Amino acid sequence: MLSVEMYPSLTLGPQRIGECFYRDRQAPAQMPLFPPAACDVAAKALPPRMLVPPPAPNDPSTKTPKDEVKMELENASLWKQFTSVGTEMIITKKGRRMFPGLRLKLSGLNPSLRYILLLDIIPLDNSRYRFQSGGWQAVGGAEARLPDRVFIHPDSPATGAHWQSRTISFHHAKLTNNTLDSQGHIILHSLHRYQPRIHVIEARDVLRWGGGQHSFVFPETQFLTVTAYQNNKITELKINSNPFAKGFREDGMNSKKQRDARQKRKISDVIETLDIVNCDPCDSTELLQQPVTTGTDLQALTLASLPPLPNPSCGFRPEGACYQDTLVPEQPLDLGQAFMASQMSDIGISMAGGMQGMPGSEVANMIERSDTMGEPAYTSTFPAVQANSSFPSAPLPQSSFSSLPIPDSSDTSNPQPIDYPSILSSSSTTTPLLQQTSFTFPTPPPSNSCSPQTLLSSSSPSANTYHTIPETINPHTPADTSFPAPPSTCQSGLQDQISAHSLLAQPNQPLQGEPIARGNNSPSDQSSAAFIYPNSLPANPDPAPVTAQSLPNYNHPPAPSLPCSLPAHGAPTSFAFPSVPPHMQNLSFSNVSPGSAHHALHFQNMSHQAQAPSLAAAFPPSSFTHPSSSLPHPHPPFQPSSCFAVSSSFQQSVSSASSMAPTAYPQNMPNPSTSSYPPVEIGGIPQFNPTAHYRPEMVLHHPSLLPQLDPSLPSNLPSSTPPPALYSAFPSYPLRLCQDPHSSLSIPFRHLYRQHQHGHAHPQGSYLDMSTRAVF
DNA sequence: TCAGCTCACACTTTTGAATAGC
DNA sequence: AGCTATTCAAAAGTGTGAGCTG
Repeated sequence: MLSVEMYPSLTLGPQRIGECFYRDRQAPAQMPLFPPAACDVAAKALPPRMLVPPPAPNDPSTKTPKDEVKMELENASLWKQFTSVGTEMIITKKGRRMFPGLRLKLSGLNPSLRYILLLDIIPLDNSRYRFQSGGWQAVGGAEARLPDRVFIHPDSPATGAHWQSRTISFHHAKLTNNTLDSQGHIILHSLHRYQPRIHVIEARDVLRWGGGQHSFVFPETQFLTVTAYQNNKITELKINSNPFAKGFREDGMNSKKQRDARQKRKISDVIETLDIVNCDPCDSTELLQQPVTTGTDLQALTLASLPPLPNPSCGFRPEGACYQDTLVPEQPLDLGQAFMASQMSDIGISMAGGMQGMPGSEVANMIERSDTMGEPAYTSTFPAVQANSSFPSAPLPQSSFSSLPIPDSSDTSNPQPIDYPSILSSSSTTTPLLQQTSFTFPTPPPSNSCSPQTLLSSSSPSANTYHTIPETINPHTPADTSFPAPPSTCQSGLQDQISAHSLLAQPNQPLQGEPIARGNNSPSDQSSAAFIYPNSLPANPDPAPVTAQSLPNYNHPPAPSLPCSLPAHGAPTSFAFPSVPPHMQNLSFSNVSPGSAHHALHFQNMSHQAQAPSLAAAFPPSSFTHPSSSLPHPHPPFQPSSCFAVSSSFQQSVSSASSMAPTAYPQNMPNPSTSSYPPVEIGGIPQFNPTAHYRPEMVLHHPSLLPQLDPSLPSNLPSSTPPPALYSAFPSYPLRLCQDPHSSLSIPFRHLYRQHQHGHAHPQGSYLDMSTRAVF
């Protein structure tokens, strides 16, 4: 049985972006655990001027429901089961659905307004993985990022009432490894880690987007793409959970037994044909035995390895003695069933007790069903599930909301999710000041991922127990009493009841709608937590060491060698992300602590492929541990079932704030002023610069694309045209609207593509055509 | 040689058209 | 004629394993 130590992150309730901080008391520093803007690609996709202006302060009428948008992952428990093993997603040339799928519940929308739901999938890190020795290891750098595609929920746009009245499923989204895919599937690289994101965008009308947007990320939905399952446990889970794979279950017609039997029959038929004179076609048993003695060597060899064919005429069950005695030794207990059963016992679903004798598949189904029945089904007991998690056991990063009434971990009686907005609103309200905060997240050198590090150890003593990498734990690290350790019990329910919030209002303005509660320390801390995360950026796991260093609860030994300095808690901190839009390059977060020193993070060994603290950094990979050859610590803890959300309002605030703060550039990053980043052209098409990576944000903000959204919009950029930006880690692509000829929607689009702006320079030049044709 | 990928296969569920009944 | 329920076949979604590829 694992304890909180092994999966401490489970103990935290849903956290807002602003809460996702690593904090080290001894070395007061804080950095966002999960960059809010990381999931705000949609927000970035919208030109700032198309965004609804932030409501005026102190105007109750301006508080819109969007400020309270919440999203839950209905089948979070199922996802967590996969995550505990190390979720693998098959990708095929023709496209493969995700399983588990994304089943979501939305609330807090304005019933009368229309919204568009988007799904995109971003890399979690910059590594390629290989399944070795029962675990996933990073074996090299990631392949060049492919054009990002965004899947628009077929119901989009639909009213808030529509979205809130049903479970939202993205099961139609398909994943492919075909870089030339023309079906509109999401293109991913095999053997890479990814994180799905969901974006809720308010659509004022079909063609004109406006209003705010919210982005949600469920850490447990991260996965590793494969073309064939590597981990048998995943296969078992899939078979037991996916109805389409029912045939592969133990009792299915496509089970190994049945397949062997079929193969045997086929061989028997061949033998019968070849040796029909000596065989009684009605006695398959004889047929099976004869070949060994009378058939060819090949036949004998083949049949010798097969179980005797059950006699179809005698009603003899293959599962009976016939197979048991002859088949290759099988595990007495279906691993999948055992796993599921064990999970169930831990999950604590009310009906779990009655499921002891159920087949794994049924258990899985019940779990699936229970997912849709409400959070309480598993929330309070989910930690147990995580006991089997292969996630690193690193303690959860402490929330900067130290003063927040974090639910007692031991209190499992209340599975209800914490209403953070309420909590926060009840606390002191400090207008988030985002200035003077500077964090620089350059990209780690590719070499970082070249040192294999076992991500998932299948050699755990228990088949269902996955221990974390020992070196990630430092038992001697003193606990930070000011930041209570995560509750021993996962408020998974809480965590799954993710809340999207409008984190920030305009700088220097009171928060609109939902005031952000402040911890005693630094109210703005939380807000600062909601820093802009470079969209479309491959997550960079390498900040992990930094976070680890800053997180006492991680129990990580200090990394003195790490050439970085973390801003003291409450100290002014700025986050500079080379790949974020220029106007977001500098996130300035005013800290409550007056006079605190200004600190900037520097990763000297980072490459030019600047990457912001990634999702990987935000949540420790389930069974995937990013290797950090040069970095002593694994990923920061991951917040299972927590949803990180960011709203456009924050972006705006950040954007505004950034304008007030000096821009911080990575040391090894080119000066934006001299960067080859293409200048924004007003009313024109961006110049194609084959040597420069286009930043999607820039392209997206480019007016040349706006006519597609709203022809009436002026073609000139807003006065706040962002300055030139640094190269992004990967080439990114502008959003494009493509009409789906097959869609029954009245809306003339279904999929969004962040299209490669300079596809000619991209290996996948075919994407160039996507600008002129709808690709579905 | 081998890791990774592709494809055909058998099975299952889903979907939608056709039909029957009220 | 219109609606609902049922049936059926095709389509689509599964994992498997052999074969191919670089």
